Amino acid sequence: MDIQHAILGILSWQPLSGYDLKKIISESDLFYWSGNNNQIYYSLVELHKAELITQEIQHQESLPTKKKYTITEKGRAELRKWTLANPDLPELRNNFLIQLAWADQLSQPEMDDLLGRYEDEIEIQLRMRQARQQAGYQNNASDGTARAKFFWKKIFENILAAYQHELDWIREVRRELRDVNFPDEI
Amino acid sequence: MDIQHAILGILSWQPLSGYDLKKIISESDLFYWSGNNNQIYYSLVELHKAELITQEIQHQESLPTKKKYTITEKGRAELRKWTLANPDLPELRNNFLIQLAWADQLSQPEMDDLLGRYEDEIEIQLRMRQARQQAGYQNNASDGTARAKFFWKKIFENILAAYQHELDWIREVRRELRDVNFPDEI
DNA sequence: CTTGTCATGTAAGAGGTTACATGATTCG
DNA sequence: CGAATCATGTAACCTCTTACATGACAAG
Repeated sequence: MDIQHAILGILSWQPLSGYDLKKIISESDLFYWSGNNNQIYYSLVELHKAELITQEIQHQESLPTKKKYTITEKGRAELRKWTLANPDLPELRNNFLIQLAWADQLSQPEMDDLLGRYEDEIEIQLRMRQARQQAGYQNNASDGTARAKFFWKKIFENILAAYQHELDWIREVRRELRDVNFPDEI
Repeated sequence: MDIQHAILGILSWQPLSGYDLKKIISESDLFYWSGNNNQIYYSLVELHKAELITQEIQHQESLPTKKKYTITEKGRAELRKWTLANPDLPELRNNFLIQLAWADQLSQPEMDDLLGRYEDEIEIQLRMRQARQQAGYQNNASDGTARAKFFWKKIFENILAAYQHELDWIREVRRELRDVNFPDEI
């Protein structure tokens, strides 16, 4: 899996410019990349070279010229092939867990402050994503089949659940820490 | 958060060589890096330059010479400072979700095969980690305080739960897909 | 006699990030 | 009058990965 396939997939919904793709990717919860120019504009050049997309230059009055990219038949075939490929494992990289591994050096108030900051940050992320989904913001499959809608729903349930589980976990950690008295507490 | 702090943290438990660190990191579920030489040996040079660790060359009979690294007081201060730093968000990057976003093109058998492969892979990962934890393999805090043990337990609960939730999710997706008949199924 | 362990190190490259550069238009 | 939007592109850099290189010894 790489961003080129994601771009190819987005272009399979509709022809778009690099700028459009940048916005979609940077505002998306699913497409987790930052949406930086370097990567997107370079990917488009590469996809074009490989004849998976075509480029159409559109001159606009009072706005900059833009390049609209359209997926080709070869591109659709590549996308289908990739969709069938062996799934990657999710990347579970939680630096906070590593930080916690040495948190025992901290005093009780420092610790509680640290855990509290993490809880707050996770909650903000969860609320943000919940709001975005309620606004129907990312529902690119609204015009798809019933099955496509089902998958779309499951994808976003997965993302929200991950944040919800993390929030539940940190709250449980804090609750236990309050309730249990450790004899060697600093 | 970066691997240098993780290395510093591991060295706060006991003095180790680069080779030892490589093994610990590559076999760990918590320290998610690959454990490649380039990163570890380079980090040790940098930590040494910054006087956060000291180096002791140990000649061994019938084995290669090794370099044992010990954390300094300055290193411990840096570790403590970092432990208090603002927590990073977990990196939730699941390429499989992106793959699913275009899975509607697939036929029912292709789809079921794809979802099945993902379920199998997640289950393998979960079982592997469960086994490692049952073997007490990663319990570096076995000699720590009661509070340190509590954190260690919570850290590994978090990691296992992430895989368990992913497994539950994919099973639920497959169950619903079997039970619901989509009118536009291919 | 080949594979694995101990032990250090380097090279090359993929993938990703922030920041810079340009320039017209529109909105507050 | 300054900031945001539209739109493309480049430069510099960081992190991390795989693979290569060396060499002795132990075990199957």
